Amino acid sequence: MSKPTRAQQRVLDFIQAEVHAGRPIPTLREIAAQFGFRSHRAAACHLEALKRKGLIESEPGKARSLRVISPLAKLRSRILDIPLFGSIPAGFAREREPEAEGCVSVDIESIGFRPTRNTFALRVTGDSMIGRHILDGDVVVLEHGPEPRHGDIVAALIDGESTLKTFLQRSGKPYLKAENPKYPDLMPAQELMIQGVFKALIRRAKE
Amino acid sequence: MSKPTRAQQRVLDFIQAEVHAGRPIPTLREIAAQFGFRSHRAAACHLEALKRKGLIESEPGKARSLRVISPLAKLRSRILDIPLFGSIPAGFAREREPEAEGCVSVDIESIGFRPTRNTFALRVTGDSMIGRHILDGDVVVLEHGPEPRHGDIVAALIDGESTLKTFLQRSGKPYLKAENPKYPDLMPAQELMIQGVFKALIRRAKE
DNA sequence: TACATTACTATCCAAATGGATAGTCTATTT
DNA sequence: AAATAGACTATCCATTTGGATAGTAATGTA
Repeated sequence: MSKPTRAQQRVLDFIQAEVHAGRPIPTLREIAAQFGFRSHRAAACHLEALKRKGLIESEPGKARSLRVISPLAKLRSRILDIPLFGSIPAGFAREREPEAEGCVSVDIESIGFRPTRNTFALRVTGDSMIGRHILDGDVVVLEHGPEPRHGDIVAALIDGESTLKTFLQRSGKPYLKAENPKYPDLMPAQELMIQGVFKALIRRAKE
Repeated sequence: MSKPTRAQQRVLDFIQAEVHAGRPIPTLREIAAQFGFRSHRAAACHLEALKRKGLIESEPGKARSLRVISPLAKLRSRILDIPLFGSIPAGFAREREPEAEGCVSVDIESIGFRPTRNTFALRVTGDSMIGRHILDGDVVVLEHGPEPRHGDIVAALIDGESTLKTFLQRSGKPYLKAENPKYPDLMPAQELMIQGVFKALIRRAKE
């Protein structure tokens, strides 16, 4: 697996840029046009070289069947899009996608579980969970549905706002606890809407 | 944007499965073959319906130019593959990719910065940074190269192991500090190899 | 200098491909 | 009973596309 020449690298970069931009994989003629080649053969030569060097592969005869072989792509597991909400409405409707404010995309491996349709993300505001090492600005990934167990971190709807709390059971009764001495300690989880159980977290460094 | 019929949904699922499997987008005839249609027109009809319903789009006349429009895909920003190391060798060679143990894939938005070739990830072992809310098992994303500033979290190579420390400057001299009373407090950062500055973190819930 | 590699131009061809026309069959709705 | 929409067959055609052949020019490099 040797290195591509400069010209070959430019072709490779172009292909990757097109894929990243969501466009279909370029054809020989599209590549030729991009670089001003008057013959698509020139592009074909570069692709042949890239194939010899193990950087791309394609299925012979098939249109737009190029595939860029990145060393990391082999290791990469499936990527998932998780909707990110500012706060979740009470009903947690099935038709949640249109309301999403953003999107968190992570691979399964990093996030450690297989998201379902009931997986969503929230941006944490406030430091009520600092005792469990969740900070203001963190994005938490939650799963709606499963019954929380003692000690799980959950998102609950309190006064129309989603807030994170620790879910506890004391002699059979469920309670919610904030992990910060500044906040009221326990509150009954009876009428409260449990929206999801903590599954994963993404934090970015403060700039 | 109405809903697809059952047959249309099956076609849509097939297309997504193919893309997901890393294969090129299927052609009309490939779709027809998959479902046993004797005419590729049948597949074309389904695709037309899916287009009307706003679920896919394509560039007319172009081979394999289908694109599945997911509501979340619109919100999704560019995804990046960051190599994940167990521990980093001292030299931090340019040719780091073959040595990667895994791969963290996240979108730019979630991670909050634009990774470069010098971006990499490490799995944290130990609780030396618990005071900065970084736990055992967390994956940290770091950037190699930039001069750390006072208070930055950095990965440093100590005794052949990468460990996280807080970077401090006391009267001009750089020091490293563990954020856990169990660990020795300060050590001079003179001969130590600073491998990267903390940029982001991914944590998965303990099962 | 001779030779190999890279980087192209110019054409040609057959297969792959999207798209169009015309029609059948079958549920479901009106 | 009539109308409508979905699902499909059978063909035809113009482009698009990958691949092949043949050749030119520049740049190393042994």
